[in-house]
Amino acid sequence: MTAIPQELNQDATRTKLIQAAGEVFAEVGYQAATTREICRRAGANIAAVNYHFGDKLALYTEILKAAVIKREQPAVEALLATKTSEEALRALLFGIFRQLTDPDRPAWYVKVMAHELANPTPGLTAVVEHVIRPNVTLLCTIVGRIIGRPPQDMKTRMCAHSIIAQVIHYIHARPVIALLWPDWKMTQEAIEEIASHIAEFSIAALKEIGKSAHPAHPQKSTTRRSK
Amino acid sequence: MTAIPQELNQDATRTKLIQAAGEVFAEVGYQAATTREICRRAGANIAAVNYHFGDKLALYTEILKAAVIKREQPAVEALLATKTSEEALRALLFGIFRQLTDPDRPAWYVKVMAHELANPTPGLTAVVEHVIRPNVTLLCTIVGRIIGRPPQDMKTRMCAHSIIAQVIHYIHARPVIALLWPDWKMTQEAIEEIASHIAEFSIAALKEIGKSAHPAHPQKSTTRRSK
Amino acid sequence: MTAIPQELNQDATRTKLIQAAGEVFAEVGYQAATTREICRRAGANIAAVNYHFGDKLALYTEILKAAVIKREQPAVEALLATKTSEEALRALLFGIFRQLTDPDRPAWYVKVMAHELANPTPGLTAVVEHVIRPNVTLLCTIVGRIIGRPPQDMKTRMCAHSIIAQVIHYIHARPVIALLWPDWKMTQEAIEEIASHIAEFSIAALKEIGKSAHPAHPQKSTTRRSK
Amino acid sequence: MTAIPQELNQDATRTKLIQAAGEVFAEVGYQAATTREICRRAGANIAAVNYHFGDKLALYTEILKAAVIKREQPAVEALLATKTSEEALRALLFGIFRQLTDPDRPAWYVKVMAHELANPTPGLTAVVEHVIRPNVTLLCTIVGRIIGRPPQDMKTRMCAHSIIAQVIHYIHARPVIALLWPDWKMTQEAIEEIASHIAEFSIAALKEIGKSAHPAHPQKSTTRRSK
DNA sequence: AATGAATGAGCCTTCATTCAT
DNA sequence: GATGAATGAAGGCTCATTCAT
Repeated sequence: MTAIPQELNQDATRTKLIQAAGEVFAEVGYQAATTREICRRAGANIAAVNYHFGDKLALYTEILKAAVIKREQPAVEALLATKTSEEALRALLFGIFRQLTDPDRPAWYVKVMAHELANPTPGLTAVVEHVIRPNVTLLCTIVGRIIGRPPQDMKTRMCAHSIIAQVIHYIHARPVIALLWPDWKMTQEAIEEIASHIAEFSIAALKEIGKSAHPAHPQKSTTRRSK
Repeated sequence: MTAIPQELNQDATRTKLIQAAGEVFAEVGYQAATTREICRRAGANIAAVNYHFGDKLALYTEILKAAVIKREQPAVEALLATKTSEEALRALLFGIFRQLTDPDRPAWYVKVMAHELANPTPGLTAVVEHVIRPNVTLLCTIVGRIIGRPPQDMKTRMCAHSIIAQVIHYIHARPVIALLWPDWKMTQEAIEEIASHIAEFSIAALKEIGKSAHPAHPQKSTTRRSK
Repeated sequence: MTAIPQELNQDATRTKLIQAAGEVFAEVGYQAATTREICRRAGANIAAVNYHFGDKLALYTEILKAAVIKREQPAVEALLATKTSEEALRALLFGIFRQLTDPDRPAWYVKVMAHELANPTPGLTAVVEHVIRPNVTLLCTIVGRIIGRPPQDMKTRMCAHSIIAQVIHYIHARPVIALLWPDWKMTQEAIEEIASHIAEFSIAALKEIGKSAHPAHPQKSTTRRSK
Repeated sequence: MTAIPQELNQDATRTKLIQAAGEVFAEVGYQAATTREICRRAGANIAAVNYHFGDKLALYTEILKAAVIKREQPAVEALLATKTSEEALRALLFGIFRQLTDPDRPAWYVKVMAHELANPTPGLTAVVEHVIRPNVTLLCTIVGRIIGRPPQDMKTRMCAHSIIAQVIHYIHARPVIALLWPDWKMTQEAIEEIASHIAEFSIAALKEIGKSAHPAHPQKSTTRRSK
């Protein structure tokens, strides 16, 4: 009855499809997801995915791209310039975990990317270049300052991966934790506590590695200031 | 007509099926794996999976059980008793990474379980109870001694997870690393270096946490004894 | 808002659709042609075919009708009256082949009908009545005069078909010739040579049949007059 | 109940599929044919085509190959050596038309290949190399002897195509003839008459071309003997 | 006991067509 | 009058599974 403009209507269907696809891909990954289920959840026809996106892979790529675009953190860049490296790292980690629990934003962004890591598709290349590389580069810079090594150093890289690993693990391991310790509920507070722990654990390790790696080497790392 | 020892043949087929299924499930996960490919690699008939195991899920569960049985490390238990906690942790980590790169033994045990974490099936419960819980308990014991807290302590749990995370990450992240830094080849030496790094990183963190967490609290941690 | 002359626009769209449909149907036949491709080439909306023609089959029938209308050769009728039958036949054949290679006019008229012969649709009846029967009647008249038999004679019919066969074959057989003798390029000259050959071949056969069929029978064939 | 050997049973299903596929492909061509219809006619499951042949194209290629193998004519080769070229040509043409009406053999062999000419698929290459090229080469040899030119001569090629064209036309044009002259029934006798006509028509043309092309050129063609 | 031919549900995709605007 | 978003039937194909042997 109401005169809905077609343009908006199309966007609405597209948006609903992306929403539904994000959920389904986040739940079961690319392989196990079916366009039927996605269309069903979006309230659209079975041919809607192909009409709007061409094929399943194109929709998935769109989802990955959406996950990429949403993950901007200019604040961290700013932090990097003004505060100590330790605080920058802590802010970075809290930013990522806050995204995971933000009630305003759907939760599938990171889950989809975590699935992509476990079962790579051709879309992995795009994710690596647009999301992972910038974040890893940023992380390597921060880590490098703390341990007093260049960002490209192999040790720096491995430390960065140790930090990333902890973040991704808490995305993947929820079902396991639920089985291991049913009493450990993933409330807002628990997740804050986990983020805090990862920051503490990682900074402690980095500081120690910074000391033992180059004991005689004078460092300009911000970790000095903490002494 | 020829008197083939059927019993042995059956066991042989079963064994080959498990071997092949382990490889395939490790490579692509449960969903993407096909019984055709498994039978092909085992040199068995297409109906072999259903004949020997009932259905695909039953075979997968069997695979998970096999992964459970194979991952015995009595040496670590021994180490736990005789050496320092740090050395026990180091030995545990090296043991896992050695399995992943041992050319004699198939490396699929850990990979299958890593996939199971990312895409849980009904078999996850069994894996958690028979593999993960014992290992996590062991790890929590070791970690608890280092940081001077009880194994059930929340902080202990989170530290254990931080360590597990790093191991699993290096199983999953290979495709990403290959894209990020094509020059970083996963040779035998590189993997040893990674294992060494994870041990160093984790122990450094644990020691620091042990200090900062309860500075005034006298600890019976084995790390103290090692001084 | 702008006052586009709708009537002209509609006609223009219709014309472009027929043009595009002619090309597509000529290339791949009725079954393999898609309305999408036709609309794309016509620069029209995807619903244009259904809007202007009702459905795909109606458009195709329209195409066949258009092919009918376009294939008028009053000149041949004139030739038939004034020149010898041999020259009339030669002119008829050259007329057909000239259409196929005329760069100004689309060549799809004959191709579409050739496809229709290989894969008949309900539209075949119309084509037969409006295009084929007049031409075959004309051809039978010419052939009848050359071989000295009535146009309805079975032998006359078969001779006419032998001539039609050669024309249609060179429309269909291009892919085969390209595979058989890749060096035989279908240039303008080559096609002229083929037309010339078919005329020569057919006239030679007709004259011989005319002689041998009724050696004692005095003929009023125009071929006689040409001596 | 009866103990049918599985091997024979498989062959039976395969044979039925080929039978059904031959019919369907002959009726509507490759594009318009559906595996569903083929399986339905063969009394087999919808997945039977993929199980036995891999995919639709592979089944079609098999059909083409079968059409190839069945078309051996060693008798013609013998004729070529012993009789005159004219008789060899006549025998060749009668052989082809006899195949079309042989009640023992299914009629689709030639129809499928005729469809392939009108709407080529990737399988055309195989048909050209295994069926068409041998026959065309043979035909060119015979024609070349009659007109006194080498088999590779362009004129020889065109004459050969004029003959092939007439044969193929009578396969394609049946629906048209049925509409044009409903009284011209394609009985066994009518087809014999057509074959006879094509032979007469072609030989007449060839002899005339042989004369006019090289009047001063002494020829060793077997057509000489007919003088 | 073990095979492999056969099954049917279900996947992604394409297509002509419809309908609200 | 004309658009283009949306439809649903149908296509080829894959898969785990079944069943007669």
